[in-house]
Amino acid sequence: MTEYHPAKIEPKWEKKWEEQKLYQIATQQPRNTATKKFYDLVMFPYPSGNLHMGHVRNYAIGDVIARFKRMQGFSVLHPIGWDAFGLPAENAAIKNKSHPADWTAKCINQMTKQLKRLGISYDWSREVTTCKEDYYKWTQWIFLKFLGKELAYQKKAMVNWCPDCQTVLANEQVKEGKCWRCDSPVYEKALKQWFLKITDYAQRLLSDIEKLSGWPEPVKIMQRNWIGKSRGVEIKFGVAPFSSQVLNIYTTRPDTLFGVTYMVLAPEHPMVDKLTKGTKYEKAVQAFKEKVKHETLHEREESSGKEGVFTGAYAINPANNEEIPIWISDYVLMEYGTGAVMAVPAHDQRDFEFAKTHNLPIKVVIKDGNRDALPRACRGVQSQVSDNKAFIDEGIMVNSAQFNGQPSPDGLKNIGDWLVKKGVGTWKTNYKLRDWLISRQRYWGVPIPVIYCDKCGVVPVPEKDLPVKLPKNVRFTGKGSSPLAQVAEFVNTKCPKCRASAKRETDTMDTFICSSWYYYRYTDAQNKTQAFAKEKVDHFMPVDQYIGGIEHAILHLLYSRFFAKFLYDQKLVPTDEPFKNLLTQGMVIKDGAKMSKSKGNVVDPDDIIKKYGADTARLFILFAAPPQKELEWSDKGVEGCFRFLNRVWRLVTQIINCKPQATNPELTKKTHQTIKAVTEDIERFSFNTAIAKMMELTNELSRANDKDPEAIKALLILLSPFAPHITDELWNKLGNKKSIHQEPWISYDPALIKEDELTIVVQVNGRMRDTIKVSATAEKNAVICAAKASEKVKNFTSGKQIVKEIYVPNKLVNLVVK
RNA sequence: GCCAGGAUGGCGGAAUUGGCAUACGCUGCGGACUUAAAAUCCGUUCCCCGAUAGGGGCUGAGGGUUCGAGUCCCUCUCCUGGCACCA
Repeated sequence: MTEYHPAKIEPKWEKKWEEQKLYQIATQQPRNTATKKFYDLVMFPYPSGNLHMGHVRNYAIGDVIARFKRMQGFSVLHPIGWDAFGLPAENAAIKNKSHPADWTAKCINQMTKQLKRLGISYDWSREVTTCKEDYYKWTQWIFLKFLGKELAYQKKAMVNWCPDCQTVLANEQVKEGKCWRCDSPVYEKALKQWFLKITDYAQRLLSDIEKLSGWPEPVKIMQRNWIGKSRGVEIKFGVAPFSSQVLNIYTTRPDTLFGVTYMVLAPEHPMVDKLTKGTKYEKAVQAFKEKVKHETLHEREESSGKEGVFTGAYAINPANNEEIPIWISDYVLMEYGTGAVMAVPAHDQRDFEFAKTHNLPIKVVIKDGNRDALPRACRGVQSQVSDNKAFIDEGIMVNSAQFNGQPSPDGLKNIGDWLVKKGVGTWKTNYKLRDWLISRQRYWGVPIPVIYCDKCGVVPVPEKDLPVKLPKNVRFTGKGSSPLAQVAEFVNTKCPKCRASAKRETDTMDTFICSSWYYYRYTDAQNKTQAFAKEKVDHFMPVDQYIGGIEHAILHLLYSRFFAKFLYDQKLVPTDEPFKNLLTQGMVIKDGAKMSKSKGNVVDPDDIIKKYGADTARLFILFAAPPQKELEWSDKGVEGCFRFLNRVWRLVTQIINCKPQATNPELTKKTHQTIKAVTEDIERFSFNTAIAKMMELTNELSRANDKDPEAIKALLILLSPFAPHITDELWNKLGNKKSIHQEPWISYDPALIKEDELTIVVQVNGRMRDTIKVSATAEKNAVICAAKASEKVKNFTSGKQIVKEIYVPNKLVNLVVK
């Protein structure tokens, strides 16, 4: 009998699988004529250089599903690729004086080796790399489709600007308001940028969440909140000194209109200058504007104080013609609504704080219905606004003319309709979702395929000229404008329309664009003339199972849904939702904290594979916790899984030379029960309990004197999706010629699972007192009689009256006594 | 602050529909094998009373519904994640 040496057997099988192209979809043997497809997708990695445990978890989960579905006879698409553009490559290039392309290629090479060493059953012939020309050509092509439908456009937008590095920074590069590289404060700066009009799809992105029955509820809630739909009224306020001017505000609470005591504009609001020009307030207002402008993003977000200045102007409340002062403050955002709000300090917490700070009046118009059913005038009403809190709940309208006495939800509707009738209001729907800023002043990304011509303006690069190639000879200093702007050969070109000299766009695209459509490319990865052929996407889409980290719950998944809807509208793809089922895996942690270099609690997958083998690594990571939950790493737990595989090894190698023995009916029953349980557990992603049940079967088989070959065959097949190497080796040792991974999934015989004797729990007054064995066919009365006959039960029933008998078939009897 | 999720032995976790709480693994303890150790195997391990039989208690805290609650409802505490001036 040989010993279990994973290091010897695992690479051998990986090589064989690759040679036999076992996992390429074309080579999978269809088991029946009507083979159904199953698209099993894991979130492709950023090639950072090394696989970490989070990757291992993601890919181990994906692989169990792929192997299981394949054995069930599905034609499984299980691809992998690289989200290869992005900032880290550029930073590494600056640091190591290398080229991002070389650095990325090296990382991909290293991680490919690691993935292959894990024995994940990918179809490598469909590998997709987003930084390669044959991929980003089609990313540009899709961009042009957006441009053609006017869903890609340019506008000025605020970006993070580092005055020292003379460059734009991504949000994650701004650490506490300072540049991560030079530590100088980061400011907001308006730059002309490219956007995708995702807001056009806001309503569909919201409504279609209902279609996603296979998605976890928390992810759907996060997306709903992110889209942030609200219903309200846009109201016109007259401006006192300029009767011709109006200011539009947006409110979700028109019921509080009579409680407006002032108005606040965003400092950037275009009316601010008009209102203050030449007045004594101009100086203070300009100073405040200037201050806000120079406030870093961080400062503006963090400033809890309600700062602001009076503009000297007054607005007229259309409800009661009251004049109210107009202020400006940084708590009002230009980007949302109309950039102006009506302030109701009695019923809005922010307005309340602002009013307190600046001594502005507070007027109650909604009375707490719970405190006093009668909205008697408004005496005493002031008291419900305590020293530090506005009353923001629903209540009864007061101080609101003809609306007095109405419940505020009715008042909300009635005042809104009243304003519409008067011609000063419009019902409006607003979304928090903003258009997607996709320009990056970076090198390592997809060039935006656009040319600027003095005569023709913005000209899309014609499809036949794609891809717009990223030039290789670029200097990386990390300073100055976009690196591409410094490459004359790239920038200077001819206008495709008029052939005059023209300049290329030098910004590149946000990498989230690359990852918003990669799952389509997998369906036809080697297509040289199209992004993907219609019949291929039609066959494979949608993704049947998508697996990845919860950290992508909003951005990646929302962007992908947006792309899917757009491509669906262009009749390029068959469904308007890309991912049918979603599994969000939890983090891998150690000592209660996320693994990180700074904490020194990183476990390197390579070390685990070296010591115990890939099968043990995979098994532990699936056994230690359910996939959705956090997983606490435990070295001892890994050893436990290694011991289990050793037990399986000994169990199987022991019987190789033995003659088949008579089967033991108890073992057969246990085997078939295990087949049923493991199958059901895999289907509901309960991999940890599936493994526990295989351990039980193994323990029982080891203890049994007669080794049942059928049971051992079943155990190996059940275990093969989890531990593919050892099972293929043992399968081979048992004399099988074909790989175990080409076997069909094993089914159980319901007749063999049936217990002919059942254990029934007997309770007295709901407390367990005894268990009795009865025949599986026993009638209710017989079971209750047997229960009453139990000596232990009698101890609790004697001398008492049985008032109720509860019988749950096959499970329990409960005798209620008095 | 708002939204979501969670709390079960010394630890990771199980209990799928309200029906034997703690499966499986780890750790600890005891034993077998061995000159010895490792490996392996066997037993044991929620707490309390008890030699055993047996009994009592226990799923973050308190209350409720029910013949019966880890599971359903209400109140509270703590933890984790997401969002956060969105008018």
